[in-house]
Amino acid sequence: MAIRGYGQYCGLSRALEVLGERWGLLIVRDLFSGPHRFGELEHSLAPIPTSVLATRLKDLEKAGIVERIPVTIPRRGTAYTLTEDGMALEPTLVALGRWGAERMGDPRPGESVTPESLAMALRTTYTKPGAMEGAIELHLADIVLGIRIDGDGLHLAPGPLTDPPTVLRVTPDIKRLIVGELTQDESRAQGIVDVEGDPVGLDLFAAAFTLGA
Amino acid sequence: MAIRGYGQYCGLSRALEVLGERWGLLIVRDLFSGPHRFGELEHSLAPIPTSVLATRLKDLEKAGIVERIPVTIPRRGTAYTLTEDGMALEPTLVALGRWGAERMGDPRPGESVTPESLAMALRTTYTKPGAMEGAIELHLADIVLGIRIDGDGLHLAPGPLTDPPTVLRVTPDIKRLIVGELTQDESRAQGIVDVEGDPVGLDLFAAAFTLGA
DNA sequence: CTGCATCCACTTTGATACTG
DNA sequence: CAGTATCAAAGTGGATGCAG
Repeated sequence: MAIRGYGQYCGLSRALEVLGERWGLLIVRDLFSGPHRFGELEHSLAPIPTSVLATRLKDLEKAGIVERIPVTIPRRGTAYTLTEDGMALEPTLVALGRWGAERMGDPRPGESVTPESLAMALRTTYTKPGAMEGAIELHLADIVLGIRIDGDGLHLAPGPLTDPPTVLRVTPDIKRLIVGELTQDESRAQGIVDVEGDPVGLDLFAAAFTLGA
Repeated sequence: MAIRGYGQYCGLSRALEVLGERWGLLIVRDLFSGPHRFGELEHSLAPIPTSVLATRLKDLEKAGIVERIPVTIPRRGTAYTLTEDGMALEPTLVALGRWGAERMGDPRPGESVTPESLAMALRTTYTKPGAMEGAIELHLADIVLGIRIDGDGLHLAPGPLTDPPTVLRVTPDIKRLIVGELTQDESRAQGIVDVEGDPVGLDLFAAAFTLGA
């Protein structure tokens, strides 16, 4: 199981040796939302074959990108988490994800949206919304994501917020608002976004997440 | 030859569908220095199998990243060049290359440095050197690269400059200067860099190209 | 049940040879 | 020069097995 290199002494080649294998960067993406167990990764990356997931995790661990840590809840076991080197991939993933998001068309049949892919979509489309700050709880189907925007930037966490000022319920077509294809009003009229609580939350959302404009 | 997707409606997944195959991003990297013919790519990406290069180029063309253009020098034929979508990958490649460069150790036996990988290394380590501006002709073995730094940023071109104020002749160990492991004087003493012409060129180089500091 | 390992059909890659 | 053809080796996808 030797490294399949590219024969060049080059940072990009070296990065691709460890990250260029299939599913590798998606595993890293999913671990950005915190430690995950094997089974959670298997679920959020479906349809990944378990054999590939197992070998990839071993490769990433050997490369110092992923670490195994013991966890006790909901029961004893191991989870996988990013090392500092793994965390350092964030700007790269955002750059690549943004490039892809600007060019992706509509969902293909059978494609799904996961909490992690939604979080990545928000990270890639985030641009500091002037002086606006606030919190939003975002619902997409059964996915719930807590969004907080403050002076430090964007903070994402899976799961609900405590006492959120605004709750947004959206469909995957929310992308049409983000890319500027629809206005806020049009999006609401078409049922793409439903606002509960303080309506300024939608203004914040629309200001913070934009693409290609 | 259908697309091997990841089953997720996600910008990162979509980007990886087209760019995640082996050699793909290295082809894009090489095309950043301008149009190249099949044979030039084969040479600069050695040891890439020609069959893989051919299919990759077709895939990248179908994905709208690469374009075939007719060329007449040195003889009639076809060359490959980046489309606007391909050019838009620069921040991504720089981010990934920088991550890799910060973590790559020493050259492995048999690894080479090509003009394109050297150019990528300079792009990934470039940081605006304050108000300094100037031009440098960089030699590494038989590679010659023209470097110009002005108010617009960094400009790289393969081949010599006309009347360069400074010529630097370096070895791959120049990386030790870039990462701050050696000072300018130590680098010169160890024969890692040889300065010809205005010595301020080395100051400019050391200020403009740094990593991990 | 979770966390993988094993097996097998299939696809991709690598190396070399070959053609217009 | 610019690829295609061929074939072995390695990687992937999908199903199943099995230990803790």
